[in-house]
Amino acid sequence: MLEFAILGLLHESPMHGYEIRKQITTKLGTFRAAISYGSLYPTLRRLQTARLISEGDEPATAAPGDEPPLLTGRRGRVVYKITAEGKERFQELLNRAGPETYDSEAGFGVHFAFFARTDRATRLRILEGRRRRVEERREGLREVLARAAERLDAYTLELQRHGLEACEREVRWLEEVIASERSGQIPHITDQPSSDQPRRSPLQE
Amino acid sequence: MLEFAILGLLHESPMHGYEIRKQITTKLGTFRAAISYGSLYPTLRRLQTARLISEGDEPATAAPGDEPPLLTGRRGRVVYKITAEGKERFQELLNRAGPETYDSEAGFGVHFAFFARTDRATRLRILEGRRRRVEERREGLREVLARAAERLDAYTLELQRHGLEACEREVRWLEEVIASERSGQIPHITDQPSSDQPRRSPLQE
DNA sequence: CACCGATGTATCGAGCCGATACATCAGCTA
DNA sequence: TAGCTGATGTATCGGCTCGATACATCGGTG
Repeated sequence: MLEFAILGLLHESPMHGYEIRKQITTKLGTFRAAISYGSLYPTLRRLQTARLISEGDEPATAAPGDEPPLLTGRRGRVVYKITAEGKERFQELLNRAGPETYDSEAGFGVHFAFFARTDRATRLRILEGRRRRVEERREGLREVLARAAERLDAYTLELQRHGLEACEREVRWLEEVIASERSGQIPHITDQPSSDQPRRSPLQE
Repeated sequence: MLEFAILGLLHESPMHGYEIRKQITTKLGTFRAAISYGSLYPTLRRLQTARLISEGDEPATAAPGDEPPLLTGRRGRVVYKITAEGKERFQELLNRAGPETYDSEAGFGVHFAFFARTDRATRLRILEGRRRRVEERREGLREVLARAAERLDAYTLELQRHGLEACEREVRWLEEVIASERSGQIPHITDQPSSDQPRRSPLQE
């Protein structure tokens, strides 16, 4: 999962650990809070051992004439880049869309974020799998609310309702995206700044 | 976190592990997918060691005249109940609302689910802390969308927009709940079944 | 009467988080 | 100019959690 995200990012350009973390946080921040270093560095070493990424040398900044810093224990910035095997592995993970892809928010989010590298069939498979999954959860919540409403206190009830609305919203969003996939257009980019008012997607009419 | 949820559930009535898992999944399912047994049983033992819960005896079902099952390795259902220390600890955790409460979906969700056991001051503190937190995330997303929109591909962009809308929605929801806390009413219970249409909360007018 | 799905307890390996430590470097202020 | 602060950067450790798996009971249903 994290391996997948790292490979995807390094696919675009070489990076240090710190930069990787930032990119993950902003690119996937929606579905995945923030990656910790306790996850990041072990994963990088794992990937390196598996020959999927490799250390590139310290780039650019040091001009040819400059003396190396000489400082004791100089711990240089390590730039990682993806290898050929890494690219293969990434494509393989990208096109394989099992249930673990739909089940977790993170799994789906990270796949979606790299959709630009997939073919449409895979995209649709993942989107529809995800929709089915969220619909199931939605039905479960509706049942709870319909059957056990009087046994729950007001706060628990409000929590369920909020969750239900979130499911309904995600299903609508997925359907928008699926429709735009089918019609061949990539999702639309709005030019109006986002506001507290609901966004009127031009995909809907 | 999981400890907190278990204490809260056992506060209501004694239960087996299996039942605890089900309750957590349905009560907090919105913010927290499903607890695994690999988390549950170790946590139960931890709580038991700390004297916060204790094993109640196997209840009722076995009538006095019945011979015990005799089966080899009969592994009985274990009913757990909360102790006095456990109740104290729970109240302590409930009223303490640190940043870790607002930061994670799970942390906030589990607290909200047990709001019925808190005083209004604590509820408001948590709700406002959460709102501030989500607003921060929202602003971060708005900035990304405003500044770096052209550097992102269509899918990443769509993901960010979806995340932004989710933040906006949660802030609105939090404000509804906060308003209803301030006005002294508990959150309203709708009688109309939930549908795909947005719910018109009576709290808004 | 055999099978199946729900109920129920339990463990193991591996991944991930939160806290922490350490080091460099730019810019700001006293 | 000297020191402070905050961003950049690498790294580890303990502990919580997940996913998979194993095993056992029990109420149906074909």
